Amino acid sequence: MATGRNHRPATRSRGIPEATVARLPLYLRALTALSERSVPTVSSEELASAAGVNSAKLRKDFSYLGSYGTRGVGYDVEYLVYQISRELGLTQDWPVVIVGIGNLGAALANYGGFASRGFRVAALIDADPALAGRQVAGIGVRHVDELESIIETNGVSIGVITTPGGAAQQVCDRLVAAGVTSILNFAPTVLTVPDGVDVRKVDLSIELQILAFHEQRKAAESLTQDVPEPLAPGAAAPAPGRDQGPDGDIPAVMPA
Amino acid sequence: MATGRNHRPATRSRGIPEATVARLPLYLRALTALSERSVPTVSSEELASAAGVNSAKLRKDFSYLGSYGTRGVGYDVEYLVYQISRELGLTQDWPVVIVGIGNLGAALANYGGFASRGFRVAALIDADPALAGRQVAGIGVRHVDELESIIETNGVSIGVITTPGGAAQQVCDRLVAAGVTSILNFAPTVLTVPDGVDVRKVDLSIELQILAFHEQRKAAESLTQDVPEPLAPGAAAPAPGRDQGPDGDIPAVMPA
DNA sequence: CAATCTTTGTGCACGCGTTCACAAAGGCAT
DNA sequence: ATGCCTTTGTGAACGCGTGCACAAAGATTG
Repeated sequence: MATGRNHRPATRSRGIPEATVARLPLYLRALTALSERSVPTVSSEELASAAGVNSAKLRKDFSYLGSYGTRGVGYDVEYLVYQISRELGLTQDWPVVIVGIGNLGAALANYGGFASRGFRVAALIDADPALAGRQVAGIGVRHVDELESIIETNGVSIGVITTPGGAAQQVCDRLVAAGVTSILNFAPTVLTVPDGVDVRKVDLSIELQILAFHEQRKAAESLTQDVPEPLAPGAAAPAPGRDQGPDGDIPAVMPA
Repeated sequence: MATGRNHRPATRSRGIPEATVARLPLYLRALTALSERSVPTVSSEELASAAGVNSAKLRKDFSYLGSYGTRGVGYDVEYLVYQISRELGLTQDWPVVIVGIGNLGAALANYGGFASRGFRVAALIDADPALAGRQVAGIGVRHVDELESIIETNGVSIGVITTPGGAAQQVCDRLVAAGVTSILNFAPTVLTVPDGVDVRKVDLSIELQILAFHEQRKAAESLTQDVPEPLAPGAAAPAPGRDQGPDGDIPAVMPA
């Protein structure tokens, strides 16, 4: 600290760390819940607990936005809701398109959380002509041929891809060429995009595999901890002592 | 992820970094594609490119698994597929339950990527009695009353929550109490779980908000293109006339 | 066998993110 | 005012992840 610095309105323009940005929606959700209960102020401790993070982290996160708290009191809920909303760009309307109206695309179209924060589904797009014209979640499905004109007409800058993996890159290219600069990708594909385009991917399969890894680790751990004898007598152990251990360096299937 | 606490002080023997674990499924997918094209070996450069990562990072990731490459040649595709699969625990069967058969839950049940890697949907569970008995994706929906018995009977350790936010914590508690130790949460809620239980969350709304933040920043940037990056050290740059800009220091709604 | 070429595996440095711990700042009571 | 209490805001330390750059290791060729 050591003074020396006058009250600066946190000239951070570029300063907000990515990790902080990723947590702002979390804070916003907790704050919105407080707001609906008409809670006027909240301490960093309380809010952090509601958001499931460390209170020091929360305070540091907020410090990147500016000094919006009052020492000895806490943060004004309404004010903070507004500031975070503004910071995230939620005070404006964001038209989005969903490309690929299969099970997942349809589910997203029906998802209420979409519209709740300024995101408006401008169009549903699919390559199947049989779908064109049908209504999903009260929105008409348009054929992919119209993709470019839809994006231009509605000023869409955010696209959601829920196509099969094989079509994702092609759709992505068309979206980008038409002016989309942010893409949320649900297809199991690594998208290649030019500089200046943001891609976030949501991959159910990957999430499950990560869970499986930890699950396996936990299972192996409980075996080597609870049971002093690594080899469980009897029981269903097809290959006891093989690569069950954490150090399975035995190349079981080394190819030629 | 929202894992409680890092209860692994040293993690000596099998200390694969979390960031590496999160990338293994990505490598596995790229390798599987190569395998299907009968490509025998692949260099770190090629594979990294296919997975969308840096080649040095990929090599370091693989080094945590062991020395599975051959210098001057590359990595044996089939061998690596096996090693990563084993490391991720995909060589065994993982029964999962999906709780909350709304639009999203049904979409997940239909999602092919689920079954493709050892994940088997053991049951679909919903609180709505009208759904019980109906078939979704060829799987019968069971009532939530049966949750505990289903988990125990099938040895389920991974649960997927696709309920509305309000029910998520309650469902989570029941899953954990019944023996589930890994949870994939699609509900817009912060789940509280005891130590030893892993939670990963997938939140569409949060992803969109993060994109919106960057989108807004890009938009503001293109407007004030004359000012590059660094802020003036001594003299504050003349406040740009942006009224809506992201740097709005104007406290528009400062409460009393 | 030796020389050369290719590609892995990794030591090292750097930057980001997290956490601790505490002084500064505001409220409140006396 | 003054002193006490509460809570913010942040300096500093630490640990993790990333990427560079290069030596080691194996293949390949003559």
